[in-house]
Amino acid sequence: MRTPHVTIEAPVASRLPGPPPPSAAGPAKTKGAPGVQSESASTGVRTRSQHQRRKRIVQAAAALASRGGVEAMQMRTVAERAGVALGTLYRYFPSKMDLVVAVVGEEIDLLESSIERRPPGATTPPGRAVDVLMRATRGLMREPELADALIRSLIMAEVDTPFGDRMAGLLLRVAGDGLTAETATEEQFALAGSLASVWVHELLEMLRGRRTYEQIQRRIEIAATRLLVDFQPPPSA
Amino acid sequence: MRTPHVTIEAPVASRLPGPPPPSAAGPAKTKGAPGVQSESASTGVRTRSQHQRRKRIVQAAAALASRGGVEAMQMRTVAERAGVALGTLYRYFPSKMDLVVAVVGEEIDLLESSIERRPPGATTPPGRAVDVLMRATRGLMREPELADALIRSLIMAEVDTPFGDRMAGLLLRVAGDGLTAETATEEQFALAGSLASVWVHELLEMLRGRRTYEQIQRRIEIAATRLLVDFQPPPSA
DNA sequence: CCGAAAAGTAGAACACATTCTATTATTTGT
DNA sequence: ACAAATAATAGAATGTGTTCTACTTTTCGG
Repeated sequence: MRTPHVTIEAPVASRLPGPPPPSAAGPAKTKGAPGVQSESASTGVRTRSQHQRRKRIVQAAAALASRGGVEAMQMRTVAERAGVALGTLYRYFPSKMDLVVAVVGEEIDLLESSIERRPPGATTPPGRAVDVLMRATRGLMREPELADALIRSLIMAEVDTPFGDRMAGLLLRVAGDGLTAETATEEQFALAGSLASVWVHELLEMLRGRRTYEQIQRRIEIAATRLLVDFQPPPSA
Repeated sequence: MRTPHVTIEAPVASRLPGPPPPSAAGPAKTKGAPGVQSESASTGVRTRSQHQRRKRIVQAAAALASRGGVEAMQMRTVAERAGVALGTLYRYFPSKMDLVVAVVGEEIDLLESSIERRPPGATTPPGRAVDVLMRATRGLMREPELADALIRSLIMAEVDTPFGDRMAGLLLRVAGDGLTAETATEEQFALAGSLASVWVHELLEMLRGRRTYEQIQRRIEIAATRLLVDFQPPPSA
Protein backbone atom coordinates (compact mmCIF):
# COMPACT_ATOMS: atom_id res chain seq x y z
CA MET A 1 0.00 0.00 0.00
CA ARG A 2 2.50 2.57 0.97
CA THR A 3 4.23 2.25 -2.32
CA PRO A 4 5.19 5.53 -3.83
CA HIS A 5 4.67 5.68 -7.53
CA VAL A 6 7.29 7.94 -8.95
CA THR A 7 6.23 7.11 -12.45
CA ILE A 8 2.79 8.29 -13.21
CA GLU A 9 0.45 5.51 -14.01
CA ALA A 10 -3.19 5.62 -14.80
CA PRO A 11 -4.72 9.02 -14.11
CA VAL A 12 -5.55 7.73 -10.67
CA ALA A 13 -9.23 7.71 -11.33
CA SER A 14 -11.16 5.71 -8.82
CA ARG A 15 -9.13 4.68 -5.86
CA LEU A 16 -11.59 2.61 -3.92
CA PRO A 17 -11.87 -0.72 -5.66
CA GLY A 18 -14.77 -2.52 -4.14
CA PRO A 19 -16.18 -0.46 -1.29
CA PRO A 20 -19.82 -0.35 -2.21
CA PRO A 21 -21.25 2.41 -0.07
CA PRO A 22 -20.96 6.15 -0.06
CA SER A 23 -17.37 6.65 0.87
CA ALA A 24 -15.82 8.49 -2.04
CA ALA A 25 -14.06 10.94 0.18
CA GLY A 26 -12.93 11.52 -3.31
CA PRO A 27 -12.85 15.25 -3.43
CA ALA A 28 -13.01 14.24 -6.99
CA LYS A 29 -11.00 14.78 -10.04
CA THR A 30 -11.97 18.25 -11.03
CA LYS A 31 -15.03 16.80 -12.62
CA GLY A 32 -14.32 16.46 -16.30
CA ALA A 33 -16.97 18.84 -17.47
CA PRO A 34 -17.87 21.62 -15.09
CA GLY A 35 -21.48 20.94 -15.79
CA VAL A 36 -23.80 19.41 -13.28
CA GLN A 37 -22.99 16.46 -11.18
CA SER A 38 -25.65 15.48 -8.74
CA GLU A 39 -23.73 14.45 -5.70
CA SER A 40 -25.89 11.40 -5.52
CA ALA A 41 -24.39 9.82 -8.58
CA SER A 42 -20.83 10.91 -8.01
CA THR A 43 -20.48 9.54 -4.54
CA GLY A 44 -22.46 6.43 -5.30
CA VAL A 45 -24.69 7.16 -2.39
CA ARG A 46 -27.86 5.21 -2.08
CA THR A 47 -30.24 6.66 0.40
CA ARG A 48 -30.68 9.93 2.16
CA SER A 49 -29.96 8.39 5.50
CA GLN A 50 -26.51 7.66 4.22
CA HIS A 51 -25.98 11.30 3.56
CA GLN A 52 -27.10 11.92 7.08
CA ARG A 53 -24.73 9.38 8.45
CA ARG A 54 -21.86 10.70 6.45
CA LYS A 55 -22.57 14.20 7.59
CA ARG A 56 -22.86 13.17 11.19
CA ILE A 57 -19.54 11.41 10.94
CA VAL A 58 -17.70 14.31 9.43
CA GLN A 59 -19.29 16.64 11.92
CA ALA A 60 -18.30 14.50 14.85
CA ALA A 61 -14.80 14.20 13.47
CA ALA A 62 -14.44 17.94 13.02
CA ALA A 63 -15.77 18.62 16.48
CA LEU A 64 -13.33 16.21 18.04
CA ALA A 65 -10.44 17.53 16.02
CA SER A 66 -11.25 21.08 17.05
CA ARG A 67 -10.49 19.96 20.54
CA GLY A 68 -7.46 17.82 20.83
CA GLY A 69 -6.34 17.64 17.24
CA VAL A 70 -5.95 14.44 15.28
CA GLU A 71 -5.28 12.37 18.30
CA ALA A 72 -8.47 13.38 19.98
CA MET A 73 -10.16 12.39 16.80
CA GLN A 74 -9.98 8.69 17.46
CA MET A 75 -11.86 6.43 15.17
CA ARG A 76 -13.65 4.73 18.03
CA THR A 77 -14.69 8.04 19.47
CA VAL A 78 -15.80 9.46 16.16
CA ALA A 79 -17.92 6.40 15.55
CA GLU A 80 -19.45 6.68 18.97
CA ARG A 81 -20.18 10.39 18.73
CA ALA A 82 -21.62 9.93 15.28
CA GLY A 83 -23.74 7.09 16.51
CA VAL A 84 -22.44 4.51 14.10
CA ALA A 85 -20.51 1.32 14.54
CA LEU A 86 -16.79 1.32 14.06
CA GLY A 87 -17.22 -0.95 11.09
CA THR A 88 -19.63 1.46 9.52
CA LEU A 89 -17.28 4.34 10.01
CA TYR A 90 -14.65 2.36 8.18
CA ARG A 91 -17.07 1.60 5.44
CA TYR A 92 -17.56 5.28 4.85
CA PHE A 93 -13.98 6.26 5.40
CA PRO A 94 -11.49 3.49 4.76
CA SER A 95 -8.89 5.21 6.86
CA LYS A 96 -8.54 8.03 9.27
CA MET A 97 -6.85 10.01 6.55
CA ASP A 98 -9.89 9.80 4.34
CA LEU A 99 -11.91 11.18 7.14
CA VAL A 100 -9.49 14.02 7.60
CA VAL A 101 -9.63 14.77 3.93
CA ALA A 102 -13.38 15.02 4.15
CA VAL A 103 -13.17 17.41 7.04
CA VAL A 104 -10.70 19.55 5.19
CA GLY A 105 -12.96 19.57 2.19
CA GLU A 106 -15.63 21.22 4.26
CA GLU A 107 -13.20 23.80 5.50
CA ILE A 108 -12.20 24.70 1.99
CA ASP A 109 -15.82 24.92 0.98
CA LEU A 110 -16.24 27.42 3.76
CA LEU A 111 -13.33 29.47 2.56
CA GLU A 112 -14.55 29.45 -1.00
CA SER A 113 -17.99 30.65 -0.11
CA SER A 114 -16.45 33.27 2.12
CA ILE A 115 -14.40 34.47 -0.83
CA GLU A 116 -17.48 34.61 -2.95
CA ARG A 117 -19.36 36.59 -0.37
CA ARG A 118 -16.58 39.05 0.10
CA PRO A 119 -14.03 38.95 -2.73
CA PRO A 120 -10.56 40.24 -2.05
CA GLY A 121 -10.42 43.97 -2.58
CA ALA A 122 -6.78 44.49 -3.47
CA THR A 123 -6.06 45.84 -6.93
CA THR A 124 -3.06 43.79 -7.85
CA PRO A 125 -2.98 40.04 -8.41
CA PRO A 126 -0.40 39.46 -5.68
CA GLY A 127 -2.43 41.67 -3.37
CA ARG A 128 -5.56 39.66 -3.90
CA ALA A 129 -3.74 36.39 -3.50
CA VAL A 130 -2.20 37.52 -0.24
CA ASP A 131 -5.59 38.69 0.89
CA VAL A 132 -7.12 35.29 0.29
CA LEU A 133 -4.28 33.35 1.81
CA MET A 134 -4.18 35.43 4.94
CA ARG A 135 -7.90 35.16 5.28
CA ALA A 136 -7.56 31.42 5.08
CA THR A 137 -4.75 31.61 7.59
CA ARG A 138 -6.86 33.48 10.07
CA GLY A 139 -9.68 31.06 9.58
CA LEU A 140 -7.46 28.14 10.34
CA MET A 141 -5.84 29.87 13.27
CA ARG A 142 -9.16 30.01 14.97
CA GLU A 143 -8.94 26.28 15.47
CA PRO A 144 -5.24 25.61 15.76
CA GLU A 145 -5.67 22.01 16.80
CA LEU A 146 -7.87 21.33 13.88
CA ALA A 147 -5.70 23.22 11.47
CA ASP A 148 -2.64 21.41 12.62
CA ALA A 149 -4.30 18.07 12.34
CA LEU A 150 -5.76 18.78 8.97
CA ILE A 151 -2.77 20.25 7.28
CA ARG A 152 -0.42 17.60 8.45
CA SER A 153 -2.71 14.80 7.63
CA LEU A 154 -3.35 16.20 4.23
CA ILE A 155 0.27 16.33 3.42
CA MET A 156 0.68 12.83 4.62
CA ALA A 157 -2.38 11.57 2.89
CA GLU A 158 -1.97 8.79 0.47
CA VAL A 159 -5.41 9.56 -0.82
CA ASP A 160 -6.00 12.03 -3.54
CA THR A 161 -5.51 15.38 -2.02
CA PRO A 162 -7.27 18.17 -3.78
CA PHE A 163 -5.96 20.56 -1.22
CA GLY A 164 -3.12 22.06 -3.17
CA ASP A 165 -5.06 21.95 -6.39
CA ARG A 166 -8.10 23.59 -4.94
CA MET A 167 -6.01 26.28 -3.36
CA ALA A 168 -4.16 26.81 -6.59
CA GLY A 169 -7.42 27.09 -8.47
CA LEU A 170 -8.73 29.54 -5.96
CA LEU A 171 -5.63 31.67 -6.21
CA LEU A 172 -5.81 31.54 -9.96
CA ARG A 173 -9.35 32.82 -9.82
CA VAL A 174 -8.72 35.72 -7.51
CA ALA A 175 -5.32 36.68 -8.82
CA GLY A 176 -5.98 36.24 -12.49
CA ASP A 177 -9.38 37.77 -12.27
CA GLY A 178 -11.52 34.92 -13.44
CA LEU A 179 -8.82 32.63 -14.67
CA THR A 180 -9.57 28.96 -14.27
CA ALA A 181 -7.46 25.87 -14.53
CA GLU A 182 -8.68 25.73 -18.10
CA THR A 183 -8.03 29.25 -19.26
CA ALA A 184 -4.73 29.69 -17.48
CA THR A 185 -1.43 28.83 -19.07
CA GLU A 186 0.44 25.92 -17.69
CA GLU A 187 2.90 28.36 -16.29
CA GLN A 188 0.31 30.36 -14.46
CA PHE A 189 -1.13 27.22 -13.03
CA ALA A 190 2.27 26.14 -11.84
CA LEU A 191 2.87 29.51 -10.26
CA ALA A 192 -0.40 29.49 -8.40
CA GLY A 193 0.44 26.00 -7.24
CA SER A 194 3.81 27.13 -6.03
CA LEU A 195 2.33 29.94 -4.04
CA ALA A 196 -0.12 27.51 -2.51
CA SER A 197 2.65 25.21 -1.43
CA VAL A 198 4.61 28.07 0.06
CA TRP A 199 1.55 29.01 2.03
CA VAL A 200 1.02 25.50 3.29
CA HIS A 201 4.59 25.34 4.37
CA GLU A 202 4.43 28.63 6.21
CA LEU A 203 1.24 27.53 7.86
CA LEU A 204 2.97 24.44 9.09
CA GLU A 205 5.80 26.49 10.43
CA MET A 206 3.33 28.65 12.25
CA LEU A 207 1.62 25.66 13.76
CA ARG A 208 5.01 24.49 14.89
CA GLY A 209 5.44 27.76 16.66
CA ARG A 210 8.21 28.95 14.42
CA ARG A 211 6.38 31.79 12.72
CA THR A 212 4.09 34.54 13.80
CA TYR A 213 1.14 35.66 11.82
CA GLU A 214 3.08 38.73 10.76
CA GLN A 215 6.03 36.74 9.58
CA ILE A 216 3.81 34.57 7.48
CA GLN A 217 2.18 37.57 5.96
CA ARG A 218 5.52 39.06 5.12
CA ARG A 219 6.79 35.87 3.57
CA ILE A 220 3.65 35.26 1.61
CA GLU A 221 3.82 38.79 0.30
CA ILE A 222 7.39 38.34 -0.75
CA ALA A 223 6.66 35.11 -2.55
CA ALA A 224 3.41 36.27 -4.09
CA THR A 225 4.97 39.42 -5.44
CA ARG A 226 7.57 37.41 -7.33
CA LEU A 227 5.41 34.52 -8.34
CA LEU A 228 2.43 36.42 -9.63
CA VAL A 229 4.11 39.17 -11.61
CA ASP A 230 2.73 37.96 -14.91
CA PHE A 231 -0.80 37.97 -13.66
CA GLN A 232 -1.49 41.44 -14.87
CA PRO A 233 -5.23 41.95 -14.99
CA PRO A 234 -6.05 40.68 -18.49
CA PRO A 235 -8.27 43.51 -19.76
CA SER A 236 -6.26 46.68 -19.10
CA ALA A 237 -3.44 45.51 -21.33
CA MET B 1 2.03 16.85 23.16
CA ARG B 2 0.37 17.33 19.90
CA THR B 3 -0.40 20.90 20.73
CA PRO B 4 0.31 23.30 17.95
CA HIS B 5 1.77 26.52 19.14
CA VAL B 6 0.62 29.25 16.84
CA THR B 7 2.24 31.87 18.96
CA ILE B 8 5.95 31.59 19.00
CA GLU B 9 7.40 30.89 22.36
CA ALA B 10 10.94 30.36 23.31
CA PRO B 11 13.22 29.95 20.30
CA VAL B 12 12.69 26.22 20.63
CA ALA B 13 16.27 25.54 21.45
CA SER B 14 16.75 22.15 23.00
CA ARG B 15 13.79 19.91 22.66
CA LEU B 16 14.82 16.86 24.61
CA PRO B 17 14.42 17.74 28.25
CA GLY B 18 16.11 15.06 30.26
CA PRO B 19 17.26 12.26 27.97
CA PRO B 20 20.80 11.81 29.18
CA PRO B 21 22.38 9.75 26.43
CA PRO B 22 23.43 10.51 22.91
CA SER B 23 20.16 11.21 21.17
CA ALA B 24 20.51 14.62 19.58
CA ALA B 25 19.04 13.55 16.29
CA GLY B 26 20.20 17.04 15.61
CA PRO B 27 21.27 16.88 11.99
CA ALA B 28 23.22 19.80 13.19
CA LYS B 29 23.28 23.42 12.36
CA THR B 30 25.07 23.68 9.07
CA LYS B 31 28.41 23.36 10.67
CA GLY B 32 29.82 26.82 10.84
CA ALA B 33 32.91 26.19 8.84
CA PRO B 34 32.85 23.49 6.18
CA GLY B 35 36.04 22.15 7.60
CA VAL B 36 36.20 19.29 10.03
CA GLN B 37 33.72 18.59 12.77
CA SER B 38 34.48 15.83 15.16
CA GLU B 39 31.10 14.27 15.58
CA SER B 40 31.90 13.47 19.17
CA ALA B 41 31.35 16.85 20.75
CA SER B 42 28.32 17.95 18.80
CA THR B 43 25.97 15.20 19.85
CA GLY B 44 26.97 15.12 23.47
CA VAL B 45 27.87 11.49 23.16
CA ARG B 46 29.80 9.77 25.86
CA THR B 47 31.64 6.78 24.64
CA ARG B 48 32.69 5.50 21.28
CA SER B 49 30.49 2.46 21.56
CA GLN B 50 27.56 4.80 21.71
CA HIS B 51 28.58 6.25 18.40
CA GLN B 52 28.74 2.77 17.08
CA ARG B 53 25.32 1.97 18.38
CA ARG B 54 23.85 5.11 17.04
CA LYS B 55 25.37 4.53 13.67
CA ARG B 56 24.21 0.94 13.57
CA ILE B 57 20.71 2.07 14.42
CA VAL B 58 20.54 4.73 11.77
CA GLN B 59 22.04 2.35 9.29
CA ALA B 60 19.56 -0.37 10.06
CA ALA B 61 16.75 2.13 9.87
CA ALA B 62 17.86 3.44 6.51
CA ALA B 63 18.27 -0.04 5.15
CA LEU B 64 14.81 -1.04 6.22
CA ALA B 65 13.29 2.16 4.91
CA SER B 66 14.95 1.64 1.56
CA ARG B 67 12.88 -1.46 1.30
CA GLY B 68 9.33 -1.06 2.39
CA GLY B 69 9.36 2.59 3.38
CA VAL B 70 8.43 3.84 6.82
CA GLU B 71 6.25 0.93 7.58
CA ALA B 72 8.97 -1.57 6.99
CA MET B 73 11.01 0.47 9.34
CA GLN B 74 9.41 -0.83 12.48
CA MET B 75 10.97 0.08 15.75
CA ARG B 76 11.17 -3.52 16.87
CA THR B 77 12.80 -4.51 13.63
CA VAL B 78 15.22 -1.63 13.66
CA ALA B 79 16.22 -2.49 17.19
CA GLU B 80 16.68 -6.09 16.26
CA ARG B 81 18.69 -5.40 13.13
CA ALA B 82 20.81 -2.91 14.97
CA GLY B 83 21.39 -5.39 17.71
CA VAL B 84 20.02 -3.25 20.52
CA ALA B 85 17.08 -3.55 22.83
CA LEU B 86 13.90 -1.73 22.04
CA GLY B 87 14.35 0.35 25.13
CA THR B 88 17.79 1.35 24.02
CA LEU B 89 16.54 2.37 20.64
CA TYR B 90 14.05 4.60 22.36
CA ARG B 91 16.74 6.04 24.50
CA TYR B 92 18.62 7.12 21.44
CA PHE B 93 15.60 8.14 19.45
CA PRO B 94 12.59 9.09 21.55
CA SER B 95 10.26 8.49 18.64
CA LYS B 96 10.24 7.01 15.23
CA MET B 97 10.19 10.50 13.82
CA ASP B 98 13.45 11.35 15.48
CA LEU B 99 14.95 8.35 13.87
CA VAL B 100 13.64 9.41 10.52
CA VAL B 101 15.07 12.84 11.01
CA ALA B 102 18.43 11.30 11.67
CA VAL B 103 18.26 9.25 8.52
CA VAL B 104 17.31 12.30 6.53
CA GLY B 105 20.15 14.19 8.06
CA GLU B 106 22.54 11.70 6.57
CA GLU B 107 20.92 12.03 3.19
CA ILE B 108 21.28 15.76 3.26
CA ASP B 109 24.88 15.43 4.31
CA LEU B 110 25.38 13.31 1.26
CA LEU B 111 23.81 15.91 -0.96
CA GLU B 112 25.87 18.68 0.54
CA SER B 113 29.11 16.91 0.06
CA SER B 114 28.07 16.04 -3.46
CA ILE B 115 27.45 19.71 -4.10
CA GLU B 116 30.82 20.56 -2.72
CA ARG B 117 32.53 18.00 -4.88
CA ARG B 118 30.77 19.10 -7.99
CA PRO B 119 29.23 22.57 -7.65
CA PRO B 120 26.39 23.48 -9.96
CA GLY B 121 27.73 24.81 -13.22
CA ALA B 122 24.92 27.06 -14.35
CA THR B 123 25.71 30.73 -14.65
CA THR B 124 22.51 32.21 -13.26
CA PRO B 125 21.26 31.94 -9.68
CA PRO B 126 18.03 30.25 -10.72
CA GLY B 127 19.99 27.91 -12.92
CA ARG B 128 22.24 26.84 -10.12
CA ALA B 129 19.33 26.42 -7.75
CA VAL B 130 17.48 24.25 -10.23
CA ASP B 131 20.61 22.26 -10.77
CA VAL B 132 20.95 21.51 -7.09
CA LEU B 133 17.30 20.74 -6.56
CA MET B 134 17.11 18.39 -9.49
CA ARG B 135 20.24 16.67 -8.39
CA ALA B 136 18.67 16.17 -5.00
CA THR B 137 15.54 14.94 -6.70
CA ARG B 138 17.41 12.34 -8.66
CA GLY B 139 19.21 11.24 -5.55
CA LEU B 140 15.97 10.72 -3.72
CA MET B 141 14.33 9.03 -6.67
CA ARG B 142 16.87 6.29 -6.49
CA GLU B 143 15.21 5.09 -3.32
CA PRO B 144 11.59 6.02 -3.75
CA GLU B 145 10.39 4.15 -0.70
CA LEU B 146 12.94 5.84 1.43
CA ALA B 147 12.35 9.23 -0.08
CA ASP B 148 8.65 8.92 0.40
CA ALA B 149 9.03 7.85 3.97
CA LEU B 150 11.52 10.50 4.78
CA ILE B 151 9.85 13.46 3.21
CA ARG B 152 6.50 12.71 4.66
CA SER B 153 7.78 12.01 8.06
CA LEU B 154 9.78 15.16 8.01
CA ILE B 155 6.82 17.25 7.18
CA MET B 156 4.86 15.60 9.89
CA ALA B 157 7.60 15.79 12.40
CA GLU B 158 6.92 17.52 15.59
CA VAL B 159 10.61 17.62 16.20
CA ASP B 160 12.77 20.38 14.98
CA THR B 161 13.09 19.85 11.30
CA PRO B 162 16.16 21.38 9.82
CA PHE B 163 15.11 20.05 6.47
CA GLY B 164 13.62 23.17 4.98
CA ASP B 165 16.16 25.38 6.63
CA ARG B 166 19.09 23.36 5.49
CA MET B 167 17.74 23.26 1.98
CA ALA B 168 17.14 26.97 2.06
CA GLY B 169 20.66 27.55 3.27
CA LEU B 170 22.02 25.36 0.57
CA LEU B 171 20.07 27.19 -2.08
CA LEU B 172 21.21 30.46 -0.71
CA ARG B 173 24.80 29.34 -0.99
CA VAL B 174 24.63 28.11 -4.54
CA ALA B 175 22.27 30.74 -5.87
CA GLY B 176 23.69 33.74 -4.13
CA ASP B 177 27.22 32.62 -4.69
CA GLY B 178 28.44 32.32 -1.18
CA LEU B 179 25.55 33.90 0.61
CA THR B 180 24.79 32.47 4.02
CA ALA B 181 21.87 32.81 6.35
CA GLU B 182 23.88 35.60 7.93
CA THR B 183 24.86 37.64 4.93
CA ALA B 184 21.59 37.31 3.08
CA THR B 185 18.76 39.76 3.50
CA GLU B 186 15.66 38.56 5.24
CA GLU B 187 13.96 38.69 1.89
CA GLN B 188 16.51 36.52 0.19
CA PHE B 189 16.30 34.04 2.97
CA ALA B 190 12.54 33.94 2.66
CA LEU B 191 12.78 33.45 -1.08
CA ALA B 192 15.21 30.59 -0.78
CA GLY B 193 12.91 29.05 1.80
CA SER B 194 9.97 29.43 -0.52
CA LEU B 195 11.77 27.69 -3.30
CA ALA B 196 12.68 24.90 -0.95
CA SER B 197 9.08 24.42 0.06
CA VAL B 198 7.95 24.38 -3.54
CA TRP B 199 10.49 21.71 -4.21
CA VAL B 200 9.39 19.61 -1.28
CA HIS B 201 5.84 19.88 -2.42
CA GLU B 202 6.65 18.86 -5.97
CA LEU B 203 8.67 15.99 -4.66
CA LEU B 204 5.69 14.81 -2.70
CA GLU B 205 3.52 15.05 -5.74
CA MET B 206 5.98 12.98 -7.65
CA LEU B 207 6.06 10.36 -4.96
CA ARG B 208 2.32 10.28 -5.15
CA GLY B 209 2.61 9.53 -8.80
CA ARG B 210 1.17 12.82 -9.91
CA ARG B 211 4.27 14.32 -11.44
CA THR B 212 6.99 13.12 -13.69
CA TYR B 213 10.57 14.11 -13.30
CA GLU B 214 10.21 16.42 -16.28
CA GLN B 215 7.18 18.13 -14.85
CA ILE B 216 8.97 18.76 -11.64
CA GLN B 217 11.92 20.20 -13.42
CA ARG B 218 9.70 22.50 -15.40
CA ARG B 219 7.85 23.68 -12.34
CA ILE B 220 10.96 24.20 -10.32
CA GLU B 221 12.42 26.21 -13.16
CA ILE B 222 9.35 28.34 -13.36
CA ALA B 223 9.31 29.03 -9.66
CA ALA B 224 13.06 29.50 -9.36
CA THR B 225 13.14 31.96 -12.19
CA ARG B 226 10.64 34.18 -10.46
CA LEU B 227 11.79 33.70 -6.91
CA LEU B 228 15.49 34.19 -7.45
CA VAL B 229 15.51 37.18 -9.75
CA ASP B 230 17.19 39.41 -7.20
CA PHE B 231 20.01 37.00 -6.65
CA GLN B 232 22.26 38.59 -9.22
CA PRO B 233 25.77 37.47 -8.58
CA PRO B 234 26.98 40.06 -6.07
CA PRO B 235 30.36 41.00 -7.60
CA SER B 236 29.52 41.87 -11.22
CA ALA B 237 27.31 44.76 -10.11
C1' DC C 1 -44.94 -9.94 0.52
C1' DC C 2 -40.42 -13.02 -0.09
C1' DG C 3 -35.75 -13.77 -0.18
C1' DA C 4 -31.21 -12.32 -1.50
C1' DA C 5 -27.90 -8.64 -1.35
C1' DA C 6 -26.21 -4.68 0.94
C1' DA C 7 -25.51 -2.01 5.07
C1' DG C 8 -25.22 -1.68 9.85
C1' DT C 9 -23.96 -3.27 14.61
C1' DA C 10 -21.30 -4.99 18.60
C1' DG C 11 -17.32 -6.28 19.87
C1' DA C 12 -13.28 -9.30 19.51
C1' DA C 13 -8.80 -9.54 17.35
C1' DC C 14 -4.49 -7.80 15.41
C1' DA C 15 -0.48 -4.71 14.45
C1' DC C 16 2.73 -1.57 15.76
C1' DA C 17 4.46 2.64 18.27
C1' DT C 18 5.39 3.75 22.75
C1' DT C 19 5.85 3.00 27.79
C1' DC C 20 6.98 0.50 31.82
C1' DT C 21 9.38 -3.04 34.86
C1' DA C 22 12.82 -5.74 36.62
C1' DT C 23 17.36 -7.10 35.91
C1' DT C 24 22.03 -6.98 34.34
C1' DA C 25 26.13 -4.68 32.37
C1' DT C 26 29.15 -0.56 32.10
C1' DT C 27 30.99 3.65 33.30
C1' DT C 28 32.75 6.85 36.55
C1' DG C 29 34.25 9.28 40.62
C1' DT C 30 37.11 8.52 44.35
C1' DA D 1 39.34 -1.52 42.97
C1' DC D 2 34.49 -0.33 44.75
C1' DA D 3 30.15 1.64 45.12
C1' DA D 4 26.89 4.73 43.01
C1' DA D 5 25.23 6.23 38.70
C1' DT D 6 24.15 5.43 34.14
C1' DA D 7 23.15 2.48 30.09
C1' DA D 8 21.42 -1.57 28.19
C1' DT D 9 18.50 -5.66 27.96
C1' DA D 10 14.48 -8.75 27.70
C1' DG D 11 10.08 -8.63 27.62
C1' DA D 12 5.48 -7.44 29.35
C1' DA D 13 1.89 -3.90 29.03
C1' DT D 14 -0.77 -0.06 26.83
C1' DG D 15 -3.12 2.75 23.29
C1' DT D 16 -5.02 3.36 19.02
C1' DG D 17 -5.67 2.47 14.01
C1' DT D 18 -7.43 -1.16 11.34
C1' DT D 19 -9.42 -5.68 10.34
C1' DC D 20 -12.39 -9.50 11.14
C1' DT D 21 -16.49 -12.25 12.75
C1' DA D 22 -21.08 -13.26 13.61
C1' DC D 23 -25.42 -11.36 13.69
C1' DT D 24 -29.34 -8.08 12.69
C1' DT D 25 -31.58 -4.72 9.92
C1' DT D 26 -32.64 -2.35 5.45
C1' DT D 27 -33.21 -2.13 0.79
C1' DC D 28 -34.74 -3.83 -3.47
C1' DG D 29 -36.06 -6.74 -7.47
C1' DG D 30 -39.63 -9.77 -8.47
